[in-house]
Amino acid sequence: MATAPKKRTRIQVENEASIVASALDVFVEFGYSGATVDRIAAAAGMSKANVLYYFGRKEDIYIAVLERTLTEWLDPLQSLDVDGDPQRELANYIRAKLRMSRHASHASRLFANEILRGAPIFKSYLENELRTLVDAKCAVITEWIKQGKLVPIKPVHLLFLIWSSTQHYADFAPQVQALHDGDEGTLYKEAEEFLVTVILRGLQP
Amino acid sequence: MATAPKKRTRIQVENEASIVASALDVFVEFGYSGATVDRIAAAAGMSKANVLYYFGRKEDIYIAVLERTLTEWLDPLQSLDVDGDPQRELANYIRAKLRMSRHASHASRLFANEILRGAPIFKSYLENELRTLVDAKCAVITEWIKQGKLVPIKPVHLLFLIWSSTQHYADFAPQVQALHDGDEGTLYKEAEEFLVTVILRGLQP
DNA sequence: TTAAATGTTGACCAATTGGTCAACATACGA
DNA sequence: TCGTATGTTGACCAATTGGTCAACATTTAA
Repeated sequence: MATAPKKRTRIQVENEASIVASALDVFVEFGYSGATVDRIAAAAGMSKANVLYYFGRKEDIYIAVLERTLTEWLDPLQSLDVDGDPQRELANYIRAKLRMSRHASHASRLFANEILRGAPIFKSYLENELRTLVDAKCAVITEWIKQGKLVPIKPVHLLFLIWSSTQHYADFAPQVQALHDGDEGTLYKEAEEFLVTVILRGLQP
Repeated sequence: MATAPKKRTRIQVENEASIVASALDVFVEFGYSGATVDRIAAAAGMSKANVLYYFGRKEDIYIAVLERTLTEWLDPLQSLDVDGDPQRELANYIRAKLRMSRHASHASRLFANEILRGAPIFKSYLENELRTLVDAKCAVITEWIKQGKLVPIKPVHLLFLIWSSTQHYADFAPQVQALHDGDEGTLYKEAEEFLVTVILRGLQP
C-alpha cells in the first residue's frame, strides 16, 4: 500500500536501471550541481529528453540513485549479533565495511557528498530508519560492555570510528594513494590488519 | 623569488580577504559547481564584477581559498616530536585534530569536497609537500615502534585513522547530530575521551 | 494486421552561468 | 589641489542549464 501499483514495462525497468547506474557515476564524479542531465544521458547512451521522460526532474534521478544505493550500503550493520563474540563480530563488521569501501566506493562517495551538502534528501532517513537501526546496534554493544567483554565506551562513537576509518579509504582515495606506496590489494590488506588490530585491542577490557 | 613583488594596496588586501572568507562559506555550502560567483559576491557584500576584478576566474577564488586554509589545517601534524612520549604526543595530536574539526569545520569540509572531486587542484600538493611531511612523521612513528613503545603497525594507516576519525565529526556533522543526543560540547568531550582511549590502548605494546 | 500505448528525440525556451567592458567613482601621492 | 592609479558596477554576452513539447518511432496486446 506504499505506492500506486503501476505496472512497469520491460523497457521501463531496463532504462530506469541504466539511467540510475550511469547517474551514480556522474553524481560521484561531478557532485550534485556539477552533474548535468545531459552528462547522465550521455553516460546512459540516450537523449536528455528521454532521461527526463523517465525521471521528471534531475532531483528525482538523484533520489532514485540514493535509494538504490542505500540498502546495499547499510547491510553489514544489520548482522551485528548480540549472541556472538564481540571481538569476532566487530572484526567481521570492520572487514565487511572495508570490503565495501573497496568494491562499492562510488556508493561511499555518493553518501559522503550528500552528507557534506547538509543531507538535504537524506536527513529524514538519518533521523528515522538509520537512527532506529543504530539505536538497536548500540544496545547490542552496551550489552557486551555490561557483560564485561568490552571496555566501557559510548557505543555510537565506536560506530563513528568504524565508519570513518573504513570509508576513508574510499572517500579520500586520491589522498590515500598519494601517501601510500604499493598496489590497491596491499593497501587494503594492510588497512584490514591495522584497523582490526588497533580497534579490537583498544576495546579489550 | 616566488612571485612578482607587486605592492598590494590596503583596499586590495581588505577586499581579497573578504572575498576569500566569504567564498569559503559558499564553496562549503554549495560545492564547487554549486558555488556561483554571484553568491560569493553577495556574501562578501559587493558586486560580481568587482569580485572578478580581484580574481579573474572563479577557479582562482577557489585556489586562493584552498591555499589560505591549508597552512592552518596541516599545522598540528608538524608538532609530532620524536623525543616526546608517544602516548602523550599522539594524544595531543588527536585532541588538536578534534579541536580543529570542531572550530575549523569549514576547512575540513572544504578539503573533503576537494578530495572527493578527485583533488584536481590539490593533487600536486598531496604528492609533494604533504607527502614529504607525512614521510617525516611516519619515520617518527617507526622510531617509536623500534624503541618498543608502540605496537608494530604501518604508520601511514595510523595517520589515516586519526585523520578520518577526527574529521568525521566535521565532515559528517548532519549524520553525527542525527544519531547523537546532547549538545555539541558533550559530543566533542565524549569523542575526545573515546578516541584517545581506544586508539592509545590499541597501540600499546 | 492494426491501433492504442509506450518510447524517443530534435528543436526550443527561459533562467542562470562565468566572464567582459566601458563608464563612472574614489583614493592617494605629488 | 589635482591628476593619475585604483576601485566599482550596470549592462551586456555567449554558453550552459533544467525542463517542455510536438512530432515521430516502436512495442505490444487483441
